[in-house]
Amino acid sequence: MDAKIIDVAAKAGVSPATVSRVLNQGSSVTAKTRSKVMKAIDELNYRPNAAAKNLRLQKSLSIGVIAQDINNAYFTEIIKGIENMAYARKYKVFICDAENQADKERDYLSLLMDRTMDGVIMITPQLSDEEICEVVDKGYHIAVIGRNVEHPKVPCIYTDNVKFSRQVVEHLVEYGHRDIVFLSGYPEATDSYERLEGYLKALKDNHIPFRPELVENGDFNETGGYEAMERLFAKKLTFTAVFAANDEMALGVYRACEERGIAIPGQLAVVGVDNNRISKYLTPRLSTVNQPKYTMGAIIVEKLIDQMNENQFEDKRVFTVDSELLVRTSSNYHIQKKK
Amino acid sequence: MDAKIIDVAAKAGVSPATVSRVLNQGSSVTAKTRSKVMKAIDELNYRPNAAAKNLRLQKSLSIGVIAQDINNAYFTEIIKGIENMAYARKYKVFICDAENQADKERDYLSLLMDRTMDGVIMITPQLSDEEICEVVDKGYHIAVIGRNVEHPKVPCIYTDNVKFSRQVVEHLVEYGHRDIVFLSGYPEATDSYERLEGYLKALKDNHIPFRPELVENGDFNETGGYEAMERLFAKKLTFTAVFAANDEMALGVYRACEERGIAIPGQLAVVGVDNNRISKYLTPRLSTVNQPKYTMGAIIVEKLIDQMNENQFEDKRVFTVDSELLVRTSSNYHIQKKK
DNA sequence: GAAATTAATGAAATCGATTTCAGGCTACTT
DNA sequence: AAGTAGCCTGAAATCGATTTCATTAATTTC
Repeated sequence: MDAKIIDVAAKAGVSPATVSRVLNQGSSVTAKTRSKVMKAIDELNYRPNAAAKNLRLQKSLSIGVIAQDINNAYFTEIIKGIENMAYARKYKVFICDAENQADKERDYLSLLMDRTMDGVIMITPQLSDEEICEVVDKGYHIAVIGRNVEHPKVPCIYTDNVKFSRQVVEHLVEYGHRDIVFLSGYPEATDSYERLEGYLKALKDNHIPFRPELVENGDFNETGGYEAMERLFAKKLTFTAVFAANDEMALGVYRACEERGIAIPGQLAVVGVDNNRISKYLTPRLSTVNQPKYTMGAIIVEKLIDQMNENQFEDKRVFTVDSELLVRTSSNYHIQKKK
Repeated sequence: MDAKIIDVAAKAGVSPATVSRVLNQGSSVTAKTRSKVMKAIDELNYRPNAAAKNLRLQKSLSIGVIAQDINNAYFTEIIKGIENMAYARKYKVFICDAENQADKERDYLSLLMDRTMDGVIMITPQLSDEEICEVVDKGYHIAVIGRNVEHPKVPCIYTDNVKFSRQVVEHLVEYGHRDIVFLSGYPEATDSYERLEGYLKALKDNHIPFRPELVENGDFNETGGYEAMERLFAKKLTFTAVFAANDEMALGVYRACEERGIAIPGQLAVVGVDNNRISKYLTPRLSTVNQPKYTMGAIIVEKLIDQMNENQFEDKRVFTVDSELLVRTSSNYHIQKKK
C-alpha cells in the first residue's frame, strides 16, 4: 500500500541507497539529486517503514514506561516529565499500565526482550531487585523511579522515604499526637517499609511506644485505604492521627471518616504522600509530602538515553531528590498545647 | 547479543523454518522435534525479534491512543478500557499524550504512517474531520472516541452532547435557575459547541432569553475554568449557576468561588461533565454527567481491531452510548420553589 | 510388499530499510 | 593533457524473522 524506498528511487531515477542518504545523515548528495529525491518523496508521500528501519539499525528509539496505575496522578505527572524529555530527544514512549499486578509488569518488561523498545523505565516497580537485576544482566536497559535497585547499570531516582516519614511523624507529634496510625501500602513494597521505618524511628526519637496494632496494610488505592480504616475502627482502637503511605489511600481515609462522622482534622489528623493533584481539592485540604515528580521523570529518562547511546555507564547512577512536607488543613490542628 | 532464530535452529539441530513453525501455528511438527526446539529456546532464552517479525508480517499488533491530557482522569479511564481489551486481543497499546496541542497530535498520528502501529484511536481529537479523513483515505485505520467523524471507515463512539446538555440545563431550571453561565472549552471543539447547542435549546424550550455574555471560553483545564470565572466576576454579571463543559474546568470554578467566598450551591450552582473521579472528592460533591468511559474504550478498540483484521467494514460504524446526569450536592439547592 | 497418500522438514525468497565497498565522474595539480 | 585525489552514486549484503515450494520420510491402502 505505502510507497517503499525503491519506489521513491525509481521515481527519482536514483538508487535506494541515495534515497536513504538524503533522508539520513544527508552527506554526500548533490543538491540536484537531493531535490529530485525530495520531490519524489513528497509526491509519493513516502515514510520509511519503522520495522525495516529498526531491524536494520538494531534499535527502535523507543522507551517503555511501566506505571502501576495510570489513574493515579502520581504516575501521570512523572510520565509527563518522561514524555516531554524523550520527545525532545527523538524517542517515542510506550506507556504501560501494570494495574498493580506483578504479572502484567513482567509481561510488559518482556517487550524489552523482543526489542520492541530499547529501554524501560519502571516507576515504583513491584518486581524484586533480583528479578530486575537478572534482566539487566542480560544486557537490557532499565531505569527505576522511586527506589534504588542496587545494580551498577541501573540509573535510579528517588526521595528519601525514611527522612520524610520522620518529618511527617515529627510534625504530627508536634501537634500533640501520640497515637498515630501508619497506613501502609503493599507490605512488600519498598515505599511501604521504608516509610514504616521512618515512622518507627520518629516514634523512638520521641519516646513514644510503638503500638503494632496501629499499623495497617492497604493497597495504595482508595479502596485499600478505606478498608484498612474500617478494620481499625472495628477494633475500636484509639488514635488521633493517620499517616497514609500515599494520597490515594488518604482518600479512603476521608471516605471512612465521612461515613462515620469523624471530623478531619478536629478528631483525626490525616497526612498523605505524593502531593497528588487530587490532594488539594479535598476538604479539608490534605497535608502531604511533595516530590518533584515531573523532574524525576525528566532526569531519569535523560540518564537512560545517555546510557543506551554511549553504552558506557556514568559515574553517577543514583539520584536523590528532596521532598517537602506540605502542612495543609487536614493536619493543621493542635490537639494539645506543646510546652 | 540476543539469540536469533538461527542460533536456536543450530542448537536444536533443525532449520530456522522448523523453529518458526514451533513458535507459531504449531502445525506439522513432530513431538520430538518440538521438544528439542523448546529446549533450545529455553536454554538460549530466545525471543523473536519484534522488528523482524513486524517487517515480515506487515503488522505490529499495536495500537496507538492519542489522548489530550493524561493527567485528566477522563482520558485515563477510557484508556484503561482500551488497554484491557487490547491486551486480551494480543495487541499492544501506545499511549500518546498530545497535551492539548494539535501539532503533537499530528506528530503522533504520523506514527501510523511509518507503520509503527497498525491503527490509532483518537480521543476527542482536535484535528478537523477533513484532516482525519485524509489520513484514513490513505488506507490507515483510525477510530474516534467522543465525536462522530463522518467517514465510512472510521468507527466512532460518543454520547449525545446536545441531549445531556439539555438535561443539565433543564435540571438547573427546575431548581429555579434562569441566569446560567455556560463555560465552554476550546470554542472549536465539537464537545464545546454541541454542549453549547444543548444549552441554547434548553433555554429556548424554557423561554429563557439567551444572554451571550454568560458564555465564556475555557480550555478544558482547571486554569481555564478559573480564568473564565474571573472574567465573569470582573464584569459583575448576575448569574446563579454555572454549567461547565467538563469537570476539570469546574475545578477552576470551585477555586474562583472559594477565593471570593461564594458558597456552592447556596449562591452558585455548579454542574460539570465527565464524572471525572475527582468530582466526587470535591466539597460539595460536583454534579456531573457520567459517560461509560471504560466501556467506550473497550468497545471502540474491538471495532478497530475487527476492522484491521477483516479489512472489511462493518455495517455498524457509529455507536452512541447513554449518559446519565448525576445530581450531587453542587447543584442540589432550589433557589425558588417551582410551582 | 509396492504404490499412493500424507506428514515433516529444509532451502531459499521475502519484508524494506541501511551501509559497505567499489567504481565512475569531476576537478584539481603539475 | 595526464594523473590523482575526492566526491557521488549504485550494487549487493545485511538485519531476523516467516513462508512457499520442493523434497524426503512416514503412513496408509490394496
